Amino acid sequence: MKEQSWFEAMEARIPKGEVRTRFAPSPTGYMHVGNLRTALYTYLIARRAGGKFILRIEDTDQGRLVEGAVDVIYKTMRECGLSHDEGPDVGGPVGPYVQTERRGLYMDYAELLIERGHAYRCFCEKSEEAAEGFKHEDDPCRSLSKEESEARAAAGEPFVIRQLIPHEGTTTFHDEIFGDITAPNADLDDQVLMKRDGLPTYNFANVIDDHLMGISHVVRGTEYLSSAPKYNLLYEGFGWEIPKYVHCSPVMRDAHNKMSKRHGDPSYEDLIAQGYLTEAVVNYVALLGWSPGGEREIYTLKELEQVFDLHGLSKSPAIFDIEKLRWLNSEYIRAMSPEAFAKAAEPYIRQAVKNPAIDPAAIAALLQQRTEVLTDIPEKLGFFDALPDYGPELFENKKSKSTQESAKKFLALAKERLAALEGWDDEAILESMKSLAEAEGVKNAAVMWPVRIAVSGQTVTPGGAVELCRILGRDETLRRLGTGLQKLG
RNA sequence: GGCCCGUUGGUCAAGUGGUUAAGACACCGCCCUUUCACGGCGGUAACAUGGGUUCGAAUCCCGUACGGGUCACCA
Repeated sequence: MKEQSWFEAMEARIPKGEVRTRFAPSPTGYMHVGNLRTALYTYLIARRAGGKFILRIEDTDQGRLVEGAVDVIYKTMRECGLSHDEGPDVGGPVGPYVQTERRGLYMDYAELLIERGHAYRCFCEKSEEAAEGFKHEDDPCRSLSKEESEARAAAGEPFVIRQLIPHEGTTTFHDEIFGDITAPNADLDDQVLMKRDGLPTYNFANVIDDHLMGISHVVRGTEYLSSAPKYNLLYEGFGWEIPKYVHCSPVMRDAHNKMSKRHGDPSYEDLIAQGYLTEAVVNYVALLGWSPGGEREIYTLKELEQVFDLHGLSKSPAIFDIEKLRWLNSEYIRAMSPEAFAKAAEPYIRQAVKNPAIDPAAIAALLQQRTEVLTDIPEKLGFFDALPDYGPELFENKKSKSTQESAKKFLALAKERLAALEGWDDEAILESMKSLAEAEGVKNAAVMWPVRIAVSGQTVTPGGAVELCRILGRDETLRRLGTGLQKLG
């Protein structure tokens, strides 16, 4: 066992007196929405308090390691703006920040705990434990003498190290969201701290690392809530100060199931691939299970850093609602500058519109107010390259007072006027159509409707007749009006 | 099953003993309008349930129901 001075040296490097939070993902290959939210809250707690946000990689489960998974974590956090102050890549005062690189530490602390009478070596076989009625509270290993325990270990007999939990009394655990939770010690089991392979269990590694890294607020999922009282006993056993705990309820796919990749629910990167904006996802996720209290719902990360408060966290699970995300995404799209939107939309526009004569920026201008998600764009634009086949009944519209007869008449007149038009911009085209309607004594819509149908071949279009004509250009417009006239006989 | 936690409209949620129980998404209607959308206005819709405590309960207490979590040498 290590000298006391070694433990003292470890204590000495722990930063004190500041808020320190940590996001501690297992590298599984993608970022769940729930994970992202936990990371966000963890980050916000630190930033709000002017503290430090730390990234720690929990990779002790070698069986589940996925190549490149750590890169996904870095990439996601960078994209979302969740910058960390300490971590495997940037270092820090309490490293290393990857659990497998810390593996030597845990046994030292486990032995310290044995020394202090809060843990014991357990030599039971798994088969014994599986036997009916076996409880570790009756485990004879609990009462092994120090000498015998050490002798058997020295002789090479395999063992695990278990937490020694008293049979009497109760333990009260405090959570920042749920308040006090009291459990009778008799209900707590002697959980394994160190596995037979010499590696720590999650529960033990967390306590050690969180303490050694000076974490002030531990943010994690509610699945750990019921094992939390055991943490108190561990901290007390070591004589360490207990950090504040913040247990967050899960993000659900429906009333009964968590969001999960297995059920086909989208991860962060899936959402981005589906055309959602990072800022919108972050904003939405922040509001899923947390409320700022007022009526405002649009918050940038920077703004969240100012207003985030534990008080607004919800105790109950929240169902992920893609419809609301769509709405929020559309809000972000509309708030973009026209240039920024054109840039973001161009690849999607080009998926549908290959005609080099058509300016994507012109289409983008039409699209910005009617796009909720970027990936919706291509399907709206097919008609630019190829006029869809359509029937003459499309020209009929009650509200615009358009019939096949009137359409035939106005289409022919419009074609004449547009062919003779000087210049080709919105103003000129609009004036031409308006004066035609006026001359014929009908409302504008009676002219606009057939023109727009002829030019697009569909009833719903991004933009009105004037914009569509302008973008298509005079030649193509006249050609399409001609096609419309043919369809009307 | 034991233990722990939760429950306000379809969804996210405000609310901390006295409110006509906010707001947002979705939905419906009207207006605007060269389609759709945007925008504006309006509408439908909720305190799981039964007992207490109290002058008064969505708010406090107890029970019940329902839901979730946990009971691994996984995290």
